[in-house]
Amino acid sequence: MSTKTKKFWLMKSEPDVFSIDQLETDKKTLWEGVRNYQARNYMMNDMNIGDEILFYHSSTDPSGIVGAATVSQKAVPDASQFNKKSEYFDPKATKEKPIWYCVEVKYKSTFKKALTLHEIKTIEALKDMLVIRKGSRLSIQPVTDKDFNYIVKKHG
DNA sequence: GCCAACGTTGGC
DNA sequence: GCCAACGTTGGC
Repeated sequence: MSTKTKKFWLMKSEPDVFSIDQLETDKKTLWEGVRNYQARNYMMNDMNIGDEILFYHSSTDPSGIVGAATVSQKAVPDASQFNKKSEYFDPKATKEKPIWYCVEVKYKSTFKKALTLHEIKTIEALKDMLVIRKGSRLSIQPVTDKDFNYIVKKHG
């Protein structure tokens, strides 16, 4: 017996590598290339089909939340870890014992106007968001339902 | 391009 | 198991 509680996430991507526009074109993508254990564990253990995602553009000007997506498939082994030609290749991983996992992400919407990091920092209701914490480098972060709904209502 | 804040690695 | 050295992220 399982009780399904929808969860909310923020996922970072550098638009030069993979943008919200690319996701809109592709409709779905496997979130390959995560090589951080905490982010992996969120995908592997906590993310379920139907969970809601804020899509964040990092290392760009301006950085910020640019759209929404959903989890469309639970975590599977990240194929890029086995691919010698990939920049994400991990020589320690084997098909019998994969190290890295990725969920499938499905496009939902692009915000008419991005919610920039700078703006988030000025909004009192969003003061506890992890993304505005100094030194917060985690590329997949949990978001509260309160913060998610606030953002989608205002910008989604 | 700089660099603070992290995460990971490896010697001991 | 500690921790210094190194590598990476990502805002600025």
